Amino acid sequence: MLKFTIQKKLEGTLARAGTIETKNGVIQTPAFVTVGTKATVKSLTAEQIRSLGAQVVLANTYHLYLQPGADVVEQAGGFGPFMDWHGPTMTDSGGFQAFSLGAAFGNAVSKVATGDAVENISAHAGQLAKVTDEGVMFKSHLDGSKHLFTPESSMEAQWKLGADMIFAFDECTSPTAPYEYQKKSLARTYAWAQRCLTRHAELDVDKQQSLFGVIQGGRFQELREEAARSMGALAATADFPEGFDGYGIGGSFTKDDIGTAVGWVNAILPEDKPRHLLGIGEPADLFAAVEAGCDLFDCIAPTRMARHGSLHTADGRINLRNAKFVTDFTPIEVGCTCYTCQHHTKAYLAHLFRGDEMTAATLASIHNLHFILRLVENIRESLLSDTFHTYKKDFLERYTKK
RNA sequence: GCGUCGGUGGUAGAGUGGUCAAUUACAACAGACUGUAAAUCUGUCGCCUUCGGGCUACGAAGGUUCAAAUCCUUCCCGGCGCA
Repeated sequence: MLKFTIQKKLEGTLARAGTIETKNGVIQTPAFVTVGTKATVKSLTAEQIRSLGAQVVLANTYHLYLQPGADVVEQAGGFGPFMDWHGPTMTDSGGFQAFSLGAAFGNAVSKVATGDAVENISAHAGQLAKVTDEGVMFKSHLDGSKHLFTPESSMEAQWKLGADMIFAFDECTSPTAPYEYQKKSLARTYAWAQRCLTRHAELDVDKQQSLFGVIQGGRFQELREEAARSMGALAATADFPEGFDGYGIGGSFTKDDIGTAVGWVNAILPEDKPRHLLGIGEPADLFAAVEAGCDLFDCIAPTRMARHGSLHTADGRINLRNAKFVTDFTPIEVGCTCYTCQHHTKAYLAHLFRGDEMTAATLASIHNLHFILRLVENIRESLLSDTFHTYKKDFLERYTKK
């Protein structure tokens, strides 16, 4: 159901540019996948998402399962039609919530660890997700009710949500998890991957959806490579008539080694399947990940940061809530072609943020998404024209210099 | 004019003899955010500091006390009631 074509490879690296054909349209890769967790890109209408040139929207199984329920979304014809998005779609499996509502809940831990903030943080009573071999027991963050997610139930829910591309149910581990735990978890995620393949094959007899397996292994080379080998080997066989159509690379990283860790994996994964780096979306990380062979990225950062007033510019991020912007009547970025920069000044945005006006979130999200979508498009163009290295160098020099 | 209640840090508003440079909220000033628990969270928020502390502060001025934002006196200002 999914056709991946490589158009061009960048010599000496794992990078490639290509296309992914889905029944809802073609994706030019590398591509940034816009996150619409609850079948909405926060603060934006579907029309605005289209205007931004977004190619794919990714929704979340855990969130839509809880509200409004997978059955409701199925009745709507899938989450795409439900939200009036008619292009390619993806759903995440709920595996990330094993982390965000589990080990990370109430802790100052994110999936990308910075510096040496990788000390052990033990499980605590308040967390809302508990992982066992059977699946993940969630306590709803909405009403406290309990829900067991298993590889099978995730496949069933994702089937109802109806995305073109879906992910196997995995355990997203914490960067604070020690080797022993990562190893144990990896074995579990592998077993779950097999269960996902089996259940998905039963559900999707007409091959409507493409299933991506998820590579874990934390920050450990040995585990990452083992995961890539074992998951890569889960191709179409008698046991698994379909095999995986692509791969997600998930879990935790250290800020400095995203490219490295991703490279370990992509050097091993089958070259002819698309690779999606889950939850990564800051400029430097995108360059590193493309160079290390990734084709797709999704990230909440552009929209969340936008809502919090943090805006991308070619010269780095700025915080629109800062006093200096109150009377700055220039656009966020001179020359930016996004709607916001074409029509509004920093002073106006600063005013909207200070007044807690909803429009601040919308206008800021438009700018940040435009910025990241264009960035990944430009990266793709630079691959096709063999100018990746200079583009990367020029962009990052300017973006990171203060 | 008499009576009465009240005047606290940018604002609102706690505190009513020591543990008060003064709860809290908002505002302000910065920071964080990477498969969305997030229009969220964190820090700072009188002045100075060698971070031990020092100094000035709760309408003003006096006073009581070892000790006052807290008690007393007078004054100034505001609300309300009666004239």
